[in-house]
Amino acid sequence: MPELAEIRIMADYINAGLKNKKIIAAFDVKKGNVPERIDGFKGGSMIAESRGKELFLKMGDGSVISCFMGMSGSWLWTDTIGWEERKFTRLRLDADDGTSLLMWGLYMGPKWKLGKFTGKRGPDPTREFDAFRDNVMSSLNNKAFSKPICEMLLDQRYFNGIGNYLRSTILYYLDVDPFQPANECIQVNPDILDLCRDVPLKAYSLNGGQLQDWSNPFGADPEEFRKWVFYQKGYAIKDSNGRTFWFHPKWADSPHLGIGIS
DNA sequence: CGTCCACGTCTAC
DNA sequence: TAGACCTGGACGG
Repeated sequence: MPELAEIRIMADYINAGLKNKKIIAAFDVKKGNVPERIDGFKGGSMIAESRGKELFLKMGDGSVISCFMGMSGSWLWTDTIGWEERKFTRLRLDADDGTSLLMWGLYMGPKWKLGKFTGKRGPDPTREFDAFRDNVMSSLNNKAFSKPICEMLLDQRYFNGIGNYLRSTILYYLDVDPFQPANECIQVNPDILDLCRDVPLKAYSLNGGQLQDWSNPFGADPEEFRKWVFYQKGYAIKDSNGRTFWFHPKWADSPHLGIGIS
């Protein structure tokens, strides 16, 4: 279930389960739920922290496990005994109270690594708004910003955490031509950057997007979210990366749009 | 059955 | 700008 809002919810879920626990061991779980102890992992106190679509497990000794959730990643606290009943586990952290935290994913799933990611992802628009805005505003002359705004919003170098449902929802509520060049759009409507903060926060307050049954481990009621989100509504088009983009039908006549409305 | 689709990134011609 | 990575649900014949 993973865009910015869902990653934050996962961090909350992990932290809630960590109360009064220490981690005592970590296992790399291969296909078939074969666990291999991770060398060099010392354990101790832990706290989860999200940044866009990144999720960090920070240990008391300063070390960190960096996680990406991919298309289907999620987390589960469970008893250590019987953990293997959960298929598609990729990481298992054992706590000192007989419970384990599992990172799992059905398909195109989660990845993790010991240490920091070295990627060039931008700041989190909800937690580091000023840095997020400065990063965008100082880069408007970059060639990347001549892409349509609907595609630019998925560029994680600048919009870390914005994913497919968030971009459609941001542009729907901003109510501008989603196919215009990103630099023009942002110059004329700088409040789009506020929406890049406020739309994910709204999704977060609605307990995130439970768009599939398996992506709703936290038992939230998806009705209000579905009403609010602009996803699988209006018209759809495949963007240049092959991702479905949903938009209000009024923009079907955009002069920036070629062909291919479906 | 089979084909298409999914909240995402990588890498390699 | 394709594929590659992965599983399963929806839907069509």
